[in-house]
Amino acid sequence: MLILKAAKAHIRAENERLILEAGERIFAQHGFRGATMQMIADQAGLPKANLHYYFDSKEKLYRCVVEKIFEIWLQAASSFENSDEPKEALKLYIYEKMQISRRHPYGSKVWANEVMQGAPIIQDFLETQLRSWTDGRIESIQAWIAAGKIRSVEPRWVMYMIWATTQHYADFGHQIETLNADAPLSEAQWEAASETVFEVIWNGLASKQSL
Amino acid sequence: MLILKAAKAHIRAENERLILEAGERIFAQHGFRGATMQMIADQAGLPKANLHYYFDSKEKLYRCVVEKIFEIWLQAASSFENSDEPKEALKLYIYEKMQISRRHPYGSKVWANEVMQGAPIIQDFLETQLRSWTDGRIESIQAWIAAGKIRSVEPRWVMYMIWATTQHYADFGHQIETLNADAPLSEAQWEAASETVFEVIWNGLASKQSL
DNA sequence: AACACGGTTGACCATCTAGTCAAGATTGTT
DNA sequence: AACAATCTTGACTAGATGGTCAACCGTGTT
Repeated sequence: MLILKAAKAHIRAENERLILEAGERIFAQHGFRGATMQMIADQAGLPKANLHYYFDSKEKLYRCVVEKIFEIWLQAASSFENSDEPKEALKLYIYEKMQISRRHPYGSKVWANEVMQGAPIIQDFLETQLRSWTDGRIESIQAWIAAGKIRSVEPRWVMYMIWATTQHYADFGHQIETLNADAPLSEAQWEAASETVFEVIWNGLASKQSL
Repeated sequence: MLILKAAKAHIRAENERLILEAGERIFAQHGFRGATMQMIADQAGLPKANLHYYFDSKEKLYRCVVEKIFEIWLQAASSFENSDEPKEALKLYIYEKMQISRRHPYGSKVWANEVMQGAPIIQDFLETQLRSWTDGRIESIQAWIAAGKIRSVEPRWVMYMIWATTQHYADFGHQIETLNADAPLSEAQWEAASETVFEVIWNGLASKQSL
């Protein structure tokens, strides 16, 4: 007796993973209301009732998906801290965020969707974690300005430029593909796009003495 | 007899306007599936059955909303043509697009939503009008590069940067407000953000001789 | 005043969907 | 083998939603 919660944990882990992954995809493609539990079940290869066994409700599943995405988002943030030199820090951060757009396009879309709808589910995240993370990053940028390493700009608008340009490659990936003769971006194109985003922003920010 | 289609045309015009405006707002806030005809009706101050009198179906109404938005989008495009000097052309275009994000945040969100879902309704627009407009703009940028007016960059990635950075202020407006102590951006902040977006991109693109 | 036509609307219907449930199948332990 | 905890699943329900319809209203013309 008093057994199995641990013994069968791998089943639970595996099924939750399947469902979260399917949810990410379906919520991204259809939005919260547009997604149905049946679609997610089919995507995951499980019967619908099974989803409700692991996640009480559609909303709880959705919240889990969004939280998982926020983790990845914050994880990329660490790039920012790994260097005092703005050129290095920005390059790392931009490349990391482009990588996320490439590897997790569905996650990025779910996030965009959620925010566009006024963040009904994860408003608390925005007000706590995102706000404090952003404030920290703004201080870093201020320090670079004070040290004369980059031009004097409002750090906030720069952060938004970085988020916007990098996430665009996930959120508007379909438009980008259409304008790329209906083909996904090649390895070389991803590299070139990342490079251009970084170069333009960096040159745009660099003070004359650092050129 | 054979009267009234003209006589009552203003009623039709006025109601269609009300419904389209309400639709833009509700589709932006909830996505296509998330929006209900009842919500749109309430927003427009009309009974639901009336919506179906003017627009056969939810999908047709949605298509009209999206088409109207695409018009505005293309309209901003003209800024691009109004100058041969890249600095002027880019400044006009970026300011115009920031203005659109400010004045038509709902429209921008509907567009973003539609594209994120794979453009199920307006794929033909992407493949015809958007593609040809983009190709034209890319040629302009190529010409600037050939003339040594800006650095050598892939024009495509630059277009995407401009779209991304400016539309971000509409699509992620809620996030931006949250990070702005829950206040909408002030007049001065909009001006500063537009200026920064332009300055960073322009400095990022300018060749050394034009600095 | 009578008419004709467009506009308005409440009631209704078929369908879809989140969530429930109870019976049965699995699995790890003893 | 016997067991208990966990997992699986088809069938079901209550409520929401897009769309229909037939009766009614308002307005401009004769």
